[in-house]
Amino acid sequence: MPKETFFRLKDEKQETVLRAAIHEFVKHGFERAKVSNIARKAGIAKGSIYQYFEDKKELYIYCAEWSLRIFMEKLDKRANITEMDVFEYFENGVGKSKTIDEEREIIIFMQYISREPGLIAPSLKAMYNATELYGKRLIQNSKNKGVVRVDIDDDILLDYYLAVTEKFKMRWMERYLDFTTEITKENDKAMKAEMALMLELLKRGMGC
Amino acid sequence: MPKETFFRLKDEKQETVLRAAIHEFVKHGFERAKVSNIARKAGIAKGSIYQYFEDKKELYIYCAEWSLRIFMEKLDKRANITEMDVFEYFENGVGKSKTIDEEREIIIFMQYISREPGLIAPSLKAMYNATELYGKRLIQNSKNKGVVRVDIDDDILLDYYLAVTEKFKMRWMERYLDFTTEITKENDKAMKAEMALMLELLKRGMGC
Amino acid sequence: MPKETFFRLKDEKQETVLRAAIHEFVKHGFERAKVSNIARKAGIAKGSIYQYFEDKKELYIYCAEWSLRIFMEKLDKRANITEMDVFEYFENGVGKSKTIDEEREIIIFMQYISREPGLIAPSLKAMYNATELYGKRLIQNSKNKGVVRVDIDDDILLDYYLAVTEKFKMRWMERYLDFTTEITKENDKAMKAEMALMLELLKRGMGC
Amino acid sequence: MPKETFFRLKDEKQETVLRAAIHEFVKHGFERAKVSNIARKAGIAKGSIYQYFEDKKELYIYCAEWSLRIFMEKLDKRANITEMDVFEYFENGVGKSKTIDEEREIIIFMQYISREPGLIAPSLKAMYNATELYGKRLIQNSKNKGVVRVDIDDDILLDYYLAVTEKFKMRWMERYLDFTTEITKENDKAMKAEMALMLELLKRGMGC
DNA sequence: CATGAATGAGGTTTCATTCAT
DNA sequence: CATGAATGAAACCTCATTCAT
Repeated sequence: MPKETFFRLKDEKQETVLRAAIHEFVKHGFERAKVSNIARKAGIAKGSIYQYFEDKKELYIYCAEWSLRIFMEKLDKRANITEMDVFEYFENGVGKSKTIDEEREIIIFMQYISREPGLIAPSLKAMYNATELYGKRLIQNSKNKGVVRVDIDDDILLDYYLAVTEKFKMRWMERYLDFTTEITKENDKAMKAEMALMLELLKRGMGC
Repeated sequence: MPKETFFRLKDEKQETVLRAAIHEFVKHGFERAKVSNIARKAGIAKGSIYQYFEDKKELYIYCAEWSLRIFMEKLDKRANITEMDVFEYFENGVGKSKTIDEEREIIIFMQYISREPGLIAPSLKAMYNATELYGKRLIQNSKNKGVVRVDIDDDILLDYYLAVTEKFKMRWMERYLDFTTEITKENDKAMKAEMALMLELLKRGMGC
Repeated sequence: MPKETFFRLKDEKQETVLRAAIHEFVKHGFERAKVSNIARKAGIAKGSIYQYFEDKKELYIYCAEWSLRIFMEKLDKRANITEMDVFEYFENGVGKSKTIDEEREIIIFMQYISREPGLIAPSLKAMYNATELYGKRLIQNSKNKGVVRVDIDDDILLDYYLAVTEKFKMRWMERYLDFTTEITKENDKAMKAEMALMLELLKRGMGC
Repeated sequence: MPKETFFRLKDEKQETVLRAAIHEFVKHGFERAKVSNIARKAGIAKGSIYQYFEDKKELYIYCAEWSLRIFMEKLDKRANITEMDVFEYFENGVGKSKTIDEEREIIIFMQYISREPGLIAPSLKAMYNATELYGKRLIQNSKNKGVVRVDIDDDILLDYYLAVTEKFKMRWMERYLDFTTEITKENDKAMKAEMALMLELLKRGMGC
């Protein structure tokens, strides 16, 4: 948890710092990410980071927590997640190019978290508790609505679902990050097309 | 590419060094991996590593190349990959607990490569040429045998396939690595069961 | 060029660091000079050196630049170099035991630069532009004043002049450095005598 | 002194080794010179160097000794040094482009020796004893022949003489080494012209 | 005696973290 | 609370020298 000092900052400044950190972490991974780069990008002094966070690790973990919260909030504004099934969720949340466009780095960052050995445990504790919970909720919703097979264990279904959707996200996110591509109409169209196919495969696989 | 010196070593010693390196890389990731640990585990002097490889990075990249080769060789001994379809491949190669048991670390290592920003490109250049080729071959075989839908683009199908199977591999690999679990009968049974389900989802999704 | 950080230091501290470096470089040459020795002598942490300079090489090159500037400044205080002829310059600048006493190491260091293969070019680029210019100026002044033969090319004359004066400087500088001799009256007298003779040889050679 | 083993080698091989060493020393200085480079260039194994010489330092010092001997021998073949005066020596020995062409590196190397702090003492002991001796001999000869002023101390004259001739040598040697220039007719002509002027300055300075 | 792989001490460089201003 | 210079532990890498074959 950040220090009190951090929470006393204006919300915008907090966000600036976190986004600067996430940018650096995505770009170089945890180890190679430099605190000084983060500070420079955030427009603050290196020392200030340590006024806000105990150390780099704590900063990282808080970024994870914050990312998830932001992402969920964005999602919630669009639709009520508590009632969505997995396919709706996919279409609304991940597949919306608007979300992707606004939050490329956050989404990428969230995928990358599990890639940091030694940080997985604490950060995922913060995140995956939430993810797993809402994931299972989605599966439950889907079964209740009768859009998903009920003869297969929830965990398996969730795994299968996450596998396909994460892969899909990664492919597109990385494409955008690498090329610093704007999301053009053609790109958007191509993505939508691919998404439709993935969704079809998903549905055939796990749907009724 | 390693230096000449490395290739002049006895094959066993080469393997010892590479496996020591892979072990360290899997355990700590590229940055935190210490050359001195690798050397100690391989039973050689730190300096020797630098007789064999230009630097840590080159060692890493060669590990990637070597891992893929080893893995493919093991696979080839079991069945003729040139004629397999994707489902057979999954069952024979990835799903065989024997392979997993023997080569846990190699498999994990290969999955982890994409987690190292800056190393992905060069490592995958070494690996992907091969992977993509054999991946597309598998898809082609599958379509020819009539076990896979022909109405969807090869790339999409491959992506879908890799998403599911990699996720599956990861879950189980990590489980084994973390607990340093031996593959007990129960574990094996549980894995087989899960694999069967995944395979079913896969088949329903992309199969005819 | 040093990093910004260096120039933000107080002038005295800058000088302390540079003199510590020059001391070490003169004592051991570039390769054997240890950054840690420099830091210790300057009373700062080893890491600080790297806050100021990119690496040891950049430090060396900046020492070269700085040395020349310091030396020229000292000289300028005594007399107006822009109007001196070569013989006046020799007597005022090089031959003054006061200058030598104060700036032994700087002078030695400047002579030594040409002994570092690979560093010569970049260091001298910084220095020689200045030196050549002021050297040619001296020759020009001398010709104008009619104290030097006009029938010989400037370059040749400058070379001849530098040869004799540098050799002279070297002999005495090294003597002082080696013995860590104070400049006693006897020494001073001996030096003056030798200087007078060298000057005579110089004058007969190139003078009118 | 080299080990016995070295002297048992065929003369040509001895020379190959020494020239390889000198080449490397001239190119990089003592510290940066790599034993392995020397061995490779000499076409022998790195270990062999250590069969011949105690260590790199001993090799360096022997190179110094050998260089001087070679150089003197070449000189002797042209004229009898024991009777030359300084001007004759300059013209015959240093100024002959043939010598320079054949023995660029040796000549450069000899100049560089005094640039290696820590090696100066032992190597110069071997060399400068000789040089100083023959230098003084030349001065004596010159005084006896009446071509040089007798009212100035031998040491001063020698210093003056060495200053001018060394500077001259250095300029031309480095030019040839840097550009790997062949000694073309134009170059040779330019050098001769410059030499004539230097000689004139020298003569006017110290001559009667 | 030749070879070249093995060694490891020693040095440079990095960068998270601290701390004085 | 902000700043950014200072710190030094820790890691990479080099290469002279040794040594087994």
